[in-house]
Amino acid sequence: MNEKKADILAVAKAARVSPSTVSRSFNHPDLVKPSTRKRIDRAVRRLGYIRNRAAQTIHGIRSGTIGLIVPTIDQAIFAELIQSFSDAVEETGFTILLASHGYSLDREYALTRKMLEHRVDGIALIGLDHATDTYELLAQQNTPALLLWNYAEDAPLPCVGSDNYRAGHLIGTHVASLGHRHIAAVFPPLHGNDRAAQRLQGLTDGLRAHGGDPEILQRETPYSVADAKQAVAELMAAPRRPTAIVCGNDVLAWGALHALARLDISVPGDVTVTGIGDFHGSQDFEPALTTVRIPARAIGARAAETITEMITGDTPAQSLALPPELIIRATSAMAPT
Amino acid sequence: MNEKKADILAVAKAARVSPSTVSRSFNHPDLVKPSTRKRIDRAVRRLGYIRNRAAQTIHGIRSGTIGLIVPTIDQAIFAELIQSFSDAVEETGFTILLASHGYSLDREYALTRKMLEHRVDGIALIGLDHATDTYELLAQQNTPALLLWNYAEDAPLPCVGSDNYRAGHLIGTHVASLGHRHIAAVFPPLHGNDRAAQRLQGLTDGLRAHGGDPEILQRETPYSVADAKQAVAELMAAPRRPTAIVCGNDVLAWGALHALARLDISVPGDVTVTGIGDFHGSQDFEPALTTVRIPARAIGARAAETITEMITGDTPAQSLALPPELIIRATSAMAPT
DNA sequence: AATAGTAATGCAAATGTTTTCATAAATAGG
DNA sequence: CCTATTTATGAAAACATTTGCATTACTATT
Repeated sequence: MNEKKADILAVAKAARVSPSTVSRSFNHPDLVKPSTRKRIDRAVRRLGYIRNRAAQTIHGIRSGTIGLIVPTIDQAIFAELIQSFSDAVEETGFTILLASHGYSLDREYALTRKMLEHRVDGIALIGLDHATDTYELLAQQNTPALLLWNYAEDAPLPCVGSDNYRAGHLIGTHVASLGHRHIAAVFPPLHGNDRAAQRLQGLTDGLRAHGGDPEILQRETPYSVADAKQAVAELMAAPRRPTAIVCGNDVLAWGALHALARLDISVPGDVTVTGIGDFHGSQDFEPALTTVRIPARAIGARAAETITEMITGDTPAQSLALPPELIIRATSAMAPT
Repeated sequence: MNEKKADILAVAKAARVSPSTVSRSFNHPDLVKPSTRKRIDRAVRRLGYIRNRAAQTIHGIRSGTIGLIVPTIDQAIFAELIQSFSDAVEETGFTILLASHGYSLDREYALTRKMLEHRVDGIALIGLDHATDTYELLAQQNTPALLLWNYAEDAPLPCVGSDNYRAGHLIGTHVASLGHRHIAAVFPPLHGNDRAAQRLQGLTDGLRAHGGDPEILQRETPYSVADAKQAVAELMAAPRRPTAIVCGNDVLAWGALHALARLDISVPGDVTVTGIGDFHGSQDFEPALTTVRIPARAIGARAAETITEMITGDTPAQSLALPPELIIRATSAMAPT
């Protein structure tokens, strides 16, 4: 155990060639004679040699890592996104350097710096809303950077994602078209979360577009089934109940549905419930959730493609909008008259 | 943009000091005069210099990364675990290199190699069941390695986690003690998943310990609400229905509950349902799920502590068992007579 | 058998840091 | 003011690779 880790020199010695040849045998195998290559391979195996990427990286060779910075990991939304991003990225041989900032833009900046210190070949952030410091940093270092999850034409960096305003709008018009005029909007905290803010804006615009001056009660609640359940329980205890509960994401909608189940309020008979996201499980909820699908897997996969292309320089960076889609299932119905 | 990235030499020149001093100003600030330090800082800022960890790493300095290899990311269980692990790890300044192998032990081996190429300072794997190649690799390179999630006394590497056998056993005795004798075990595929296998073993032992020779019907189903829902629907369509459905994890239990809701079968009146894991949301499900809590957050946090200690060499590696805990809620009741 | 051409290898410089050792500058003690 | 410390800085070697260039070893052609 105290015999130091084998380096390329040790391998060279063991294989009776020069270090250059060993290096070449890894990086340009066709340049070295099969027989010596074999000798080298044997030495490598015998010594348990493992290449040192750090040493390669300082030659301007790519580090083979891509930084991914997310608000949180353990939310269904991001977990799916990270998974698909990671799968696609791994396919091209890169590895992900992951960090989460808990919705703090300052921490995000610090993490970005840290990733750059690690000389990631590319970096992906969630959403369009970031500290100006972060944007400046990214602009100055010229590390390929990509914004994930959201899409906007005028984004300051290339982005791959859905238009959250549109997602909210989709739900808004759907709910309004069902005749609902007294609506509760149950949303996660808007601060530092441009996605939620845009969804809410889209929602209210969508609701209003239908005319009839709907009454919109806004309720902020942390991202969790428990909190949403609690919030909706309170909501329904109020004297004038809304006829529709529009949730900022599916998790909150699950909470709402559980609250209503507990109160024995029929969905969608008495009240309509909607989510946004279409996470795993929403389709199979009982009753199945009406929601807007944000194609997380597609976003992750396409984003991975995009950023690897940006890194290898094949293509100029190109934003990509993956449209949200209204999925009408069993939790929405005409407003009771 | 084509002015190459600033290196420590550029900073040195700009600050009119030697590279050594710049380096020191970063690593041992107390050794350099405040005034020159200030000059250096200004130069750093002006040039947008970012330290190159790769260059540090080849000096035997730690890379500041910890490899985390998981089966999948987008399952509630692991998402929670990754989150807490990541949080705790970041607190000590390390960054996570994340990869998932989709339950393939071969891919896990390849990923482990890749992590070692990146010269991670430590590496964490999920579960106790790994390719012998992987174990050998880890033993040979002497990178601190830790097994996460499971606990066993005789594990080949230090581990931090829960005893899954015990988790299954806990549920088994609970269900048996409620008088259930006709039980369906709905579990994820056991192949390459030692956790599930152990839980099942614990379950059957627990059920049998109560005597009365219970009838156990085993059903394998992929990890998803949809699949579990489907499986349970089929199960209940059979001539002889089980009186208890014991699920290998909470997600499957959610599927079971939705299936039963759809079929209008009362829980726990007609049938008892249990999970394992106690994920976010299980507590607030309606009805609230009886399950065994595997303390994912605690495991992640303690594991992070353990591995950082292994890296800094403060302490000899030490396994840690975080016991599972039976959480009786609203989905389990006496078997109908 | 000599030459030309190609394939295979080695040498040495380069990469961006850190660190040891040496030197220069500043401070304190007389 | 001179010496003895202490403090601050610099020079150069080291780290594990890769790569351009030079050299050597083949192979084929005449």
